Amino acid sequence: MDSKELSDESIFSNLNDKQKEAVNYTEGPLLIIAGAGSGKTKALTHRIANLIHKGVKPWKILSLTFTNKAAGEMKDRIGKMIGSERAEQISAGTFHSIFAMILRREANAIGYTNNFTIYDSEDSLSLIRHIIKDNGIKFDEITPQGVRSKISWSKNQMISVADFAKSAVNDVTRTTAFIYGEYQKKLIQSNAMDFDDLLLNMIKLLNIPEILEKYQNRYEYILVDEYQDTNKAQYIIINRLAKLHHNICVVGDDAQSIYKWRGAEIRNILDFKNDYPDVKIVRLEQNYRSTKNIIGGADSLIKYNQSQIPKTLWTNNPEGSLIELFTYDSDFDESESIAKKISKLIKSNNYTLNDFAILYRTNAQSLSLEKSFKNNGLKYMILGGVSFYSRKEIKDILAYLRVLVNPKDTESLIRIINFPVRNIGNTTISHIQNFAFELNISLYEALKRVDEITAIKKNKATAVTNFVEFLEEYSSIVNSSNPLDDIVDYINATKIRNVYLEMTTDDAEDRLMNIDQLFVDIEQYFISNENATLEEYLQQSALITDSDKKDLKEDSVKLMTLHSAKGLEFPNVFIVGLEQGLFPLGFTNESPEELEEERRLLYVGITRAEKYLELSHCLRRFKFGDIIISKKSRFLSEINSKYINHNSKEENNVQFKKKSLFSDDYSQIKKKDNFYFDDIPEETKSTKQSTVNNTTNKIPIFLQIKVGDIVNHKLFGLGRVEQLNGIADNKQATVLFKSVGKKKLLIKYAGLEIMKGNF
DNA sequence: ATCGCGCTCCTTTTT
DNA sequence: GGAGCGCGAT
Repeated sequence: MDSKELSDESIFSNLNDKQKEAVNYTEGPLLIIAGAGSGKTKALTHRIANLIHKGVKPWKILSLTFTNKAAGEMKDRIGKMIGSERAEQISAGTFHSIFAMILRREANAIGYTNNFTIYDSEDSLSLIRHIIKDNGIKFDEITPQGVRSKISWSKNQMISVADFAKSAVNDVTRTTAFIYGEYQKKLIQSNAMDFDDLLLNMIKLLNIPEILEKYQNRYEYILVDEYQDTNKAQYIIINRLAKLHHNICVVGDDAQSIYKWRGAEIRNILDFKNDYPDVKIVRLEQNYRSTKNIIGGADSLIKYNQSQIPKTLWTNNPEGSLIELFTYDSDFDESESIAKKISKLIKSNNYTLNDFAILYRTNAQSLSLEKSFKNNGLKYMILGGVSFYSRKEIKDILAYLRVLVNPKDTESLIRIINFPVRNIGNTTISHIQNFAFELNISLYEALKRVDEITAIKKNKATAVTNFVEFLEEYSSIVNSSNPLDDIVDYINATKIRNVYLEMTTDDAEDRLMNIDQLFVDIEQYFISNENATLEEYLQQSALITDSDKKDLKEDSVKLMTLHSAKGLEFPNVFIVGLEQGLFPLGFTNESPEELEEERRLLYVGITRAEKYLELSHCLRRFKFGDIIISKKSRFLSEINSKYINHNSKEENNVQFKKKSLFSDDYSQIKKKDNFYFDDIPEETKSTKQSTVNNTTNKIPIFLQIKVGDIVNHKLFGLGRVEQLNGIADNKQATVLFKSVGKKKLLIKYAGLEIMKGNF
């Protein structure tokens, strides 16, 4: 249909020499060191197009990315080059989704059945909670979250339960090892895999020679994006798959490695040339995204990191405006001021809402921003954060669906067995669990045989039987290739919606809306994926977050963590909360390594900005319902000051003094010693002097001025702006002055003042 | 078995 | 400030 003609022209034009080199080098190992904004995705997509052009069959290509967002963009752009039909045939996706698909196909080989359930981190957490509770484990040092992250970390390092147990030195670690073991056992019994298992089981699968051979043959060309973020398990899989054909192309930037905490090994990219001595290395160092000032600022910051590949990121772009630095009184002022600034800019310039992004270190910081955006009537979109799929009402419904597909999924079964209430209480459940344990059968099997359990009275047994019969009634959905209508019936029959209809609490309405949204989601899935099964729907919903489905092009200000911002770019970027303890996060045990990772994270953030970058920090901030006094981030002093314009604190205090959260009575504030820093930030003193060369307004004038504005010039007097050219610092205004006629002025130097009204 | 109150922990960051 | 949990009251 839309099978596009490919030519050398369409593949190689508009590429710089380095990019061409990468695109042209199709055989053998290739390492692309790609700096931020250096056209990495472009090089990758053109390289794939070139492979196709050379006659490589699309299904012989495996392209692995880290996030769904990146995978989506890749597919999109490849589709535009080679036509969507051929693009569809490429195995392009995240590690997790591609491996889940393969595992689904080969499940039997490793003792799973292909209807296995994927547990997300919350499912894992609740499983761990159950294990801790069921075994009466009581250690202050053992928290479900702590155990989960230890297990996940171990899995990523490929430390087995046995290895973990061997290195256990005290009661706490021995108990943790025990939980790890139980957790693994329960997962297998439940025919379920957690996120990490999707990688580990993939390795298990590739241990089987015939299967290894099959996939080595299948994937003649392998591409891996964000290689610096791969962990040990991913590294092993990639290398095994590439072993036959050696056509492996990895792309990465050590300066943008921000997932060490999750097991990522920067070493993988640093050692690539040891793994493949015949490697070709291409460096993409020209940045096409940002102004010289932004690149300069980012570069001066990252220089503080000891361990890094030496490289020079450079740009031909204009110098641009300086990075603006603001000091605010409180996070409230910060949010309010940014919201006001953006709405002003949109009214007075040609900017649209989606030219702006606000980046923060922790999801919790979105709260005050959200409030301010609502106050100011600005449309915004939060990426990441509490996911739609992790809301209780949604998880409950998904649990009902999961149980149909995989009755062994005990966590889901327990979740719904008495919700909505059907008179099956904890006592009854534990009787059934004991029974299941003794006979070594699944909980679901035990439910079916509830009449055999003497400890359970007749009326309770009937309730259980009714529940099982209810599930069985809808079990045909599983094998249906057109299940939409039945799924809707089934969900309605669970009566979950009715529970919230009858509720009078505030959040009931939200929950109803979410449920309706889920209906829409399910409907859309089955309409756009003909012949899809429920199983497939569940698989994608486990691996895709709701923000992946959001349309980034929608006109709204984007709010997200710095981690989620990776791979994206925006004309105007605000990075907020640059305070010690928040960014860099954690104010006590800063290991140099962790600090370097935080620094790389800020580097990633800074390099998202195309034209205008604003950094800010607050003197006081709400945290856990308390006010904490904050020092400005050390990173702010690390960025070379020649790239920064520091705006004074006084000017930033939004005129909400009366409304301000902190204006009232300080004595009321509960003091938590460890939250207070003794020394008052030097900020207040030093900033007063540094503002002399700044205009009285906190928004740079070149951002405020728009065509039609009446302006005042010191010499020429009043005039009207007729035309604007250039960007940021280089923006020029053509002004028709009353006295001297038309003049072209560089706004930066013109000292124009925007007037209200006509002349 | 359910409800509601108060207590605790939470906060990294994501597939 | 909010979610989740345990415990005691009904």
